[in-house]
Amino acid sequence: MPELAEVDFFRKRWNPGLGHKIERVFLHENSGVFKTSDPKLIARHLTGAMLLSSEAAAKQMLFRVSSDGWLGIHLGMTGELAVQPAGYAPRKHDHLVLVQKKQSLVFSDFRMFGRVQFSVGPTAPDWWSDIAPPVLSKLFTIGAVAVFLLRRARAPIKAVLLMQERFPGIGNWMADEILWRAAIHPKRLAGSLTAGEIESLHRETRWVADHALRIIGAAKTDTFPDPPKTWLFRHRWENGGKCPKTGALLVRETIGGRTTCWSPARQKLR
DNA sequence: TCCTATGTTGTATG
DNA sequence: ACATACAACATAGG
Repeated sequence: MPELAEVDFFRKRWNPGLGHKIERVFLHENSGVFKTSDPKLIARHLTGAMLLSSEAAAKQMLFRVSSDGWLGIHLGMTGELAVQPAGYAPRKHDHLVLVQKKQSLVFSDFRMFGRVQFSVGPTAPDWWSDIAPPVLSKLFTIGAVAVFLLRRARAPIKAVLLMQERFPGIGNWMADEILWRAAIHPKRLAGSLTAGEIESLHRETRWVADHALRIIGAAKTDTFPDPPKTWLFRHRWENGGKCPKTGALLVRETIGGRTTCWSPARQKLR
């Protein structure tokens, strides 16, 4: 599920726990989500610590914990964060539960493509500071995009948009949304885009990220809302779905190993 | 039974 | 060394 905006939505679900002590920690020690970290160390360090703050970058979340603890969570394909009332009994797919006096903070992920990372130290660990600059930052320039597309010249633009080292936080649905708005066919080779198309791609990447963060990421609702029907998002999965801009039939096909939806009426190959 | 799934990574190939 | 393509990871639901 989670891309840029959904990750930020889930991050905020743990807000009620910020500034509060972690009384106990529950985790599945041999869960796949701890592949790159030591669950025993995590449990030992978090127990009795204070949950200080949180932030999101790309598809990662970072939770600062007292005594220089850095807790990172990646939601993978099916990960979620939730708050449960005090006394919550962990369930089968709950991999990490921070038990506090007033609530439990739960990370669950049934497919286990998610990851928990943990480091101790005065400065941010590499797995956090190495994340590429946000697409909404000043560092995400048209020039930087152009250079990257040239280096990936022979790959379809759809696949290139999914590369986190230049498009952090962009996932399958956002990539399709961006290409649809920029009127670029997903199969076009990255190196074949004109200067004007690169400019559109850059602009629409920022537009989609900005609006997704405002609609989904900033939602105060229980579950995150879908974007409006004017977005491709709302039509990409329905059979016989129509392009909200042209009314023409949408098409779905696997490109770059991922199901891709586009509107042939406005996204031409040539 | 077979296919799909809003993600990443290791490995083979060019 | 570098870029690209694709299987694999694990599970549920149609």
